[in-house]
Amino acid sequence: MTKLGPKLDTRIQKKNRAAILSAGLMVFSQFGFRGSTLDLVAEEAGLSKPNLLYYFRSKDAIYTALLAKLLEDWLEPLREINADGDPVEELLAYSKRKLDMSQHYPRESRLFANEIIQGAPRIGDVLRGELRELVDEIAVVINGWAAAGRINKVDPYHLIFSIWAQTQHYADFDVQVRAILGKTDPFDGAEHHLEAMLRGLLTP
Amino acid sequence: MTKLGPKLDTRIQKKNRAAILSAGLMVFSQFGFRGSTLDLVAEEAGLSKPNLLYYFRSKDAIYTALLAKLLEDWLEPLREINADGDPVEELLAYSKRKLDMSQHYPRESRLFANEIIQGAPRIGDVLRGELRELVDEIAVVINGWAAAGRINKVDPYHLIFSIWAQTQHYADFDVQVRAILGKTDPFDGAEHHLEAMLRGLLTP
DNA sequence: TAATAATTTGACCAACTGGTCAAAGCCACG
DNA sequence: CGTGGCTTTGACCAGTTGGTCAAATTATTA
Repeated sequence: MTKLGPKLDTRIQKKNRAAILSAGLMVFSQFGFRGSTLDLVAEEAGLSKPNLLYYFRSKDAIYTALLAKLLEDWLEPLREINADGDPVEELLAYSKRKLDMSQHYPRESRLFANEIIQGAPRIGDVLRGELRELVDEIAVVINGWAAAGRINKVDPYHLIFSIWAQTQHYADFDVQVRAILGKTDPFDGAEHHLEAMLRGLLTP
Repeated sequence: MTKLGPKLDTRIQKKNRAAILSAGLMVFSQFGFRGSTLDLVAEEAGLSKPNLLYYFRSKDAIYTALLAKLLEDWLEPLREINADGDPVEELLAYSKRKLDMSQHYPRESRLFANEIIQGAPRIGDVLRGELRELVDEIAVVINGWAAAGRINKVDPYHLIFSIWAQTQHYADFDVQVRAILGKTDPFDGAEHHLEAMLRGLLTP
């Protein structure tokens, strides 16, 4: 039998692991991996630094755990697009899902943005593999819709990019958006605008 | 007479200051302020660290100099929108300018993105001041166009956000875009897609 | 070319970095 | 309640960080 280390499912383990991941999300999403320090994460989590490292092997392990969890949530909405549904409604629903994620999980969005801006050193493979395959599949679906005359002809890749860009903008550039809008809630108008834009582009 | 320090306009000064700013742009745009080190900047610039600090007081001074220069270039395209021009063409031309900046100055775009994502600690005032005023002015112009029936009714703020989001996406998320497109040049299709989207939204 | 000013550097510093470790504290269960 | 394992911590470490400084080197110019 190999040494398994401490039990992994105790009450305290669960609580502290969750606290560390939450704190890590806060810190890493603001400063990126290199700009973050274990001391910051520890303080945010309310634990001592050695105690952090009792639950996670290293700074890298915390970051990697966060990224792994994030990538699942990130790819899922794409998979929910239904080739047999109404094209415009499917794409609108997808945009809505992404916009909701920006509204309710802005730190996750910024964590992802930081990782990409810095060259995606840890998730480049996923981007070039799983993500690319998924997008290729959706592109086929969208092209099919266009060929059937159900939506206008559009470049499916740039269509997807534009949805990503517009929805994530509200999370990643939150500070700028709020600086300009003042007290107005960004998400009030965002959904309506995005819908108008997509309908204008797609409706034959 | 106050001591003025060394002459500021010599050949060597010009060359080395330019090299430092160029290196700083490279490093800061990839890692953000906190994630960057003077050693990295120095190596990139081909100078020793103490020599860097002969030309700039501090790490902060390099970063601030870059941001100041950037903000000018950033606000200028907005000012070029002509209220007396053709509405759709003016907005398309603005989008084109922004897209060109993403194509030719991606590091500037990422430097800006990093600063915003991290909460805009140094340019928050500019965002809430100069930028907001500028956008407010453009919003009046766009509302005027809509009231005159020359374009569809749109929320001018979200329209501007969507242009920013889509154009900057190609610089900030460059790695992801290229991961998905493979060898295809992103900017080939981007302009056409953006134009189609804006025409669909704006054309009455 | 001599001397004055501009530039560059090696040695150094205190604070901070990610990470280790043995010892102490705490908790659940017999 | 006590004991064995889970949890926490203070002290510590080597490498890195932004930054300083006097001395050495190189350019400029009288």
